Amino acid sequence: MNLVKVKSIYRQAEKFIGQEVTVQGWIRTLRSSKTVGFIELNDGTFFKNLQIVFSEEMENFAEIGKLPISTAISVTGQVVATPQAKQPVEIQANTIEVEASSHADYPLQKKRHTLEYLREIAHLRPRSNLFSAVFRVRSVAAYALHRFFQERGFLYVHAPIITGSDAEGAGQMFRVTTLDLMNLPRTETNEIDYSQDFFGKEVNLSVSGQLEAEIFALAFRDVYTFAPTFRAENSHTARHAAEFWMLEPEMAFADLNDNMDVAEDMLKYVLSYTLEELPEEFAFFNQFVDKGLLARLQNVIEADFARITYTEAIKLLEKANRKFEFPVAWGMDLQTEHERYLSEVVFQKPVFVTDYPKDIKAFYMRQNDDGRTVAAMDLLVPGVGELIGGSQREERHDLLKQRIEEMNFDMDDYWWYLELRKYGGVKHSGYGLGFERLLMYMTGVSNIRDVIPCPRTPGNCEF
RNA sequence: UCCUCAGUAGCUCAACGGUAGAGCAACCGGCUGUUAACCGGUAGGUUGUAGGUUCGAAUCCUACCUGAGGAGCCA
Repeated sequence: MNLVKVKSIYRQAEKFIGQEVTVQGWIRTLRSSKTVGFIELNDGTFFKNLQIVFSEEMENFAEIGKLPISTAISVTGQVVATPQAKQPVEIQANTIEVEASSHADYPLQKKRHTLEYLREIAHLRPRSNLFSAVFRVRSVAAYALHRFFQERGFLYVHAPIITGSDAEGAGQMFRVTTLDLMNLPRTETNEIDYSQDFFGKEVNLSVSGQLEAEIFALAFRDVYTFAPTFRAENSHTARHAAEFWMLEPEMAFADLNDNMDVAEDMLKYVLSYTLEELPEEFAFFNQFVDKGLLARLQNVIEADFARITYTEAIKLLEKANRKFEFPVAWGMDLQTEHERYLSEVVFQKPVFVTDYPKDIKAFYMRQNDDGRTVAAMDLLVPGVGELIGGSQREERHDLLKQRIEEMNFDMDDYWWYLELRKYGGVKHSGYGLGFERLLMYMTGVSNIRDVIPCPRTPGNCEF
């Protein structure tokens, strides 16, 4: 038996023409008439289906013609070139065997479904064209990110998922506990007694691996994390999920410009690599999801990203010929409408905005000499908004300590973070990339729930 | 958490105060090369839930549930 994957047949068609092969897969659709029938078979290895032709000469012809969608079959037959047809090759079946039956009420019909409906059948949606393409991109893009950093000598760090510090201050966290919620131990002042909890203290799921990545950057120079991240925000938007993946590079001896250079190179690398690996998938996105996708991605690969300071951005917004719902003033945080205007109208390509007012940014960002801004950078992209957020970190012990005090954080939580500054704490920088937001940007899919296999959002943890 | 919109057949939708319909899917039959195949037929409903207004409610009102879009928070 010459068992072959559908991807091989498409990629090396000439080699297989005339050969007898066996393929195994699931029926995506089936059309049958009195004497001849057609099956589009998908074996999971490739975005496209392989057409199987079966004729009345086959003893189980009638039975095969009635098989419901998603029946698993094994087909043996000749590979034949079909220059006049849509597809380059097809298989003239000699035998077709049923490997696993399906049923007529299979919920994925051979027609267009809404994304909302497909979310309700997340266990079956990977079998649809769109999700087949999305999750292949997800896999290849993740590999491309690893490749980019590994080729440049970055160390892959596994930062902890359970964390004892609320250090990042990046929103609501998920509590992790083994305490009996029906019978919580109390202290004398009637507070919950976390000393009796598993770790002897309050712990949560991590909202960022950054602080731990800094530990490793100051030992290995260039490092990155790539791991799940958890936010318990009650967000109902197309861009937020409770569980998502974040990639966080951290580089010693690097300033904010080095940081942006890496971010820009990284994005261009991921796009080029993934486009090259998955041309069929991107052709599909370009045709059915977003007609301008390929042109836009190509533009990102070729163009230099814009770089402006926050102060310049405010000036651009102030003289913009349009009314914003939120009035523009120096010191405010940029609203979604402002970010969109900058990336979609002014630059029409990714733009780094740098040097934000320190009061609207995190405590660990390095203070600039002007005393009122920090060396932060956000990368804004059309359609998605903030794709990357990063900064040069405050490496000066006294300034960092002062900032922690100003924010009224508990100094005890930061003893090791401060100590990193004491022993050779050189300048260093890093950023966080929301992996799903990258996928949205790459595929044109506009809802984060549709680029995650089993999305977790408020009130939703099925599958 | 706030604002807006939507829940009608398995799916996508129509009916907008007066007898709930269509396309697709399913089922039965036909068709010698199809490409979301095509042609004919059959079956399929407590209109999201609970109240209310009305002679009469899918349609109007109230509450709740679910989903979507936008905002905030952020990646």
